[in-house]
Amino acid sequence: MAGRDSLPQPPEQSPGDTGAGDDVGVRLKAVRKLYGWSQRQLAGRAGVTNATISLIEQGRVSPSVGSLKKVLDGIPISLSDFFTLQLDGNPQVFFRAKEMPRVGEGSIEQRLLAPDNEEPSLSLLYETYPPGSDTGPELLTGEGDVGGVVISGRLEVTVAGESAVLGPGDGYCFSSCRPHRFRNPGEVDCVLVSAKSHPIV
DNA sequence: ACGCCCAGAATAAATACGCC
DNA sequence: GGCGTATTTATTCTGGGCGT
Repeated sequence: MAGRDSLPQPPEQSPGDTGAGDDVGVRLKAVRKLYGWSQRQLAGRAGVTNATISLIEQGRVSPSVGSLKKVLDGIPISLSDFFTLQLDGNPQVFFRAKEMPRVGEGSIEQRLLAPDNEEPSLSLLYETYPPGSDTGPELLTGEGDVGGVVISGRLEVTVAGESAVLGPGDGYCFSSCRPHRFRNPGEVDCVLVSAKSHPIV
């Protein structure tokens, strides 16, 4: 007689060793490690046994929705967040100067933070404008918003016909679709940190 | 303390059966 | 045929124990 799980299983798979089960197990293990808990610690928080956690993580069982919810009750994470969580390992958090590649061309030095982030929601640049350098005679346009804060030196920013010379501590923020241009009118390098809400590369 | 394994209990779904 | 109940079966889950 058929049990409650009458779906045909590939011969090489053991009972309960479904792809979905693997995924849940891998996710559960990743989330548990994220919080630095042992199987017993998580089991204690969730009100289940450590064996249950072990079986789920190994993909030996495909937990019911009720059981999974019970386990996740022991973790500060919702069911939806659990299934949408990115498991690409621990993304790099800190970056040394030498790990920030130079992007763009010309005399202006622009170094991109988190270059390995394939789909960034935010691009951060460490920029150095030598004296007299600028982004060119043609006004720039793009997508998203841009913003920045001058660290040292002076920076002339022109946006849609309006210009201002910014010094240390000053900043700018505008929609990149507005024609704009940057120039260093000073005698020393201008260093700033800028951000763009659209990928640079 | 950790993760894993095992045997048994509990649970849920499919099926069989009897009654109307 | 439709409905309710009993039985069967597969799966999940627990408690205890093992090796590291």
